[in-house]
Amino acid sequence: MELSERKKKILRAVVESYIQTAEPVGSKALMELAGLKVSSATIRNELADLTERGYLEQPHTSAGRVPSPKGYRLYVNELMEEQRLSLEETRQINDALHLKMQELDKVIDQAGRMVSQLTNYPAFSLTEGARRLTIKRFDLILVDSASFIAVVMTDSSVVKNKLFRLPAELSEPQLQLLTTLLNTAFVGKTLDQLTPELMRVAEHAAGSSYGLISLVVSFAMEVLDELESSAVYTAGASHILDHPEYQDLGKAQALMSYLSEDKALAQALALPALDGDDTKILIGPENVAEELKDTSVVLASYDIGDGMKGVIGVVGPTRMDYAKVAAKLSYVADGLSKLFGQPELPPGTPEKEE
Amino acid sequence: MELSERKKKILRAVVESYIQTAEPVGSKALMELAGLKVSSATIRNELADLTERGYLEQPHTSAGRVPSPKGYRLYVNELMEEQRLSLEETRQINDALHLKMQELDKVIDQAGRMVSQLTNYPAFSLTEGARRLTIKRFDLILVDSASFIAVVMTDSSVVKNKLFRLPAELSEPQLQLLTTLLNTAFVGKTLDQLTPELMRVAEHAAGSSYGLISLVVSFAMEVLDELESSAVYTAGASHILDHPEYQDLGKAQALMSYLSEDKALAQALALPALDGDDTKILIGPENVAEELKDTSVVLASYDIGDGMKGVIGVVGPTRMDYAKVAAKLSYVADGLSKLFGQPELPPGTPEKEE
DNA sequence: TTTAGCACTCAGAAAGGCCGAGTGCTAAAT
DNA sequence: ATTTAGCACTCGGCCTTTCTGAGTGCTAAA
Repeated sequence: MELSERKKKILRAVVESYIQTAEPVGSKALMELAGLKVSSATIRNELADLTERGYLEQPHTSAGRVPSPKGYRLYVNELMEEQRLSLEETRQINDALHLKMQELDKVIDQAGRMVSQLTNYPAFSLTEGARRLTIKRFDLILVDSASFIAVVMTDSSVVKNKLFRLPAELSEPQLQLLTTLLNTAFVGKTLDQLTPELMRVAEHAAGSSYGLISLVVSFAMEVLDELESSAVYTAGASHILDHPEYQDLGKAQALMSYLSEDKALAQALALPALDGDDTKILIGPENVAEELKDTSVVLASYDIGDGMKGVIGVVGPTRMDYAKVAAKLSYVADGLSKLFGQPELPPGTPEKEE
Repeated sequence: MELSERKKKILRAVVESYIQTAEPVGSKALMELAGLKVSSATIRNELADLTERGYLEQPHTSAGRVPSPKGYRLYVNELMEEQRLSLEETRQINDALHLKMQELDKVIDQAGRMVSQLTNYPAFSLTEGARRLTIKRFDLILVDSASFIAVVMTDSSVVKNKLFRLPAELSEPQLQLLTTLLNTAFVGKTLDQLTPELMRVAEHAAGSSYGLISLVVSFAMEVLDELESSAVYTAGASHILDHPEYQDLGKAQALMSYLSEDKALAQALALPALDGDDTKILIGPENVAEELKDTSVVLASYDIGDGMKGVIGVVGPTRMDYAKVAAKLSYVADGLSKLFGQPELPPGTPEKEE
């Protein structure tokens, strides 16, 4: 059954007050906050009802009410007013985003830091879908007689490089040959197509005595690995301690070290981000990861082009200012999408018609 | 005046016990710990003396003794036994170090993480001296009509790349020209020499109407910036909370956010690392940075070659297991030096004579 | 110089008491 | 059928008090 208008008003007031103060909210205080002209007794009745239905919780009998995850969920879905960023804020974000254009990795990292600073919550950012990138070019540069640097370029401005050290010496001509080999074999392919390709090559090489081919393969393999392991950047972990829910050192610890486990984080967060288009809010127990069960996560995804996507988000207590955070996050994500999308549609390019 | 042998024994016992337990040490406990066959009263006399001379402190009248920074200093200088790593540990480090050879940045970052994990303290790693690197080659790769990627290689396996977006379109031949320009002008130069060079070029360009040159300059400038800003990597901040001295949330907070200020950290730590060759230990107030006054830092520096150096270190409470930390750190630093130094002296290369 | 002995100190834990915000319920008022 | 006023009750947090014991410094004898 739908909640009455008044109940919603009260629930909303509870959530918003609790978000601000982190203190349970009592009936008296709510008289003002909810903007209702009824007595505290009436509100108490309503509160009792909301509690019974699971939207609110009581830390203990003689305390005020606190929103439950279900309460937050309703708030986020129906009650929350969309927050508009101030001009000042948008300007700040734009500046930061456009200031330094550089390697993909760094932009992503920077964006994460910025979000953390903006929201006062720890933030993270990651990319995924690199497997569908097309290889554009290989470059091998001799460093000295026994090592070289390999640079791989793909679409979407992604460049990776890696230092290789060899057991044997390698001459410049040999390196040239290697480069040609790599380029003819793999350019234009996506990383997805690369793996089976590699397998075939590797089989042939098994018989061959010439070590170069197996070298090529092992190199390509490593590059693959490198590209595929979507890096996760986290920033602002210290913000955890800003919030009273993490006074408990144990909790803070746990969350913090969870955040520094890149792999777990990537797994836990890549999944939910896939379906929802815009921002996505995961409240407490809605999170799949056990470690995040009493933590909320706000996510926004951005597009890098060529099927490659990224996710940026923040982690915080369930008592989180969802409206503000979501607004900021989505603005940054949009910014990133534009940043990467731009090259395909330079400013001034006419649309299909007209 | 030198301390008597017995006083040293006692001081050492105090330090080592306190390092382990984080509890003030009393005279009774010391009878055993110091391995002396005297009564607690005697030890009390000695303790009183050590306290008077500033090697020990008393949290309050009726508590045991705690080492002062001066006490730690003496311990580190004279009393500490060098710790040898277990085979297991060295193996672990070696494996991790050699497993994945890749971009300089990543190795450094990884090393930092490893150290943090190894020691249970937050760790950081950074490099400096990039200005003296020699430029080896420029590569420009067209991404689409309005943007390209610039790759700069220097000695010492350092590769940087950066995405550039242009207001105007750029054709492949133009890019070729640009590449040639860059290479002829700057290859073989160190970054130090580059700046004045750039200035000259920029002046000439001012008159010229052809935008390409100013483009070159601005590019080179940005690369310089990029290379010069020695990246700082920090890892394992969550370990701060492991130690009882950071029960105090405020302190933990402060240290944590200090650690995430890359710039401050770089400044504070690059200086002391310069002179000392091997590991360097900075105890509490010996640190220049105000924020580290009641924190200790253990540093080890490594060589990347070509005058480029790096520093790796950990931060923790003054009650730190200096012996163990120093041993681990110096082993890792050596490992890094070897890793980077290797190419200049391939295994089997005969020394100057013989 | 060392030791035994003793009075003294003081942080921290444990126990008790108070306060007041907030509740639930009942009975009257609308 | 709601709403309201009133009242007894609950209970976490805070403050104070007490108690305990580890550890001290000092003195006087060995």
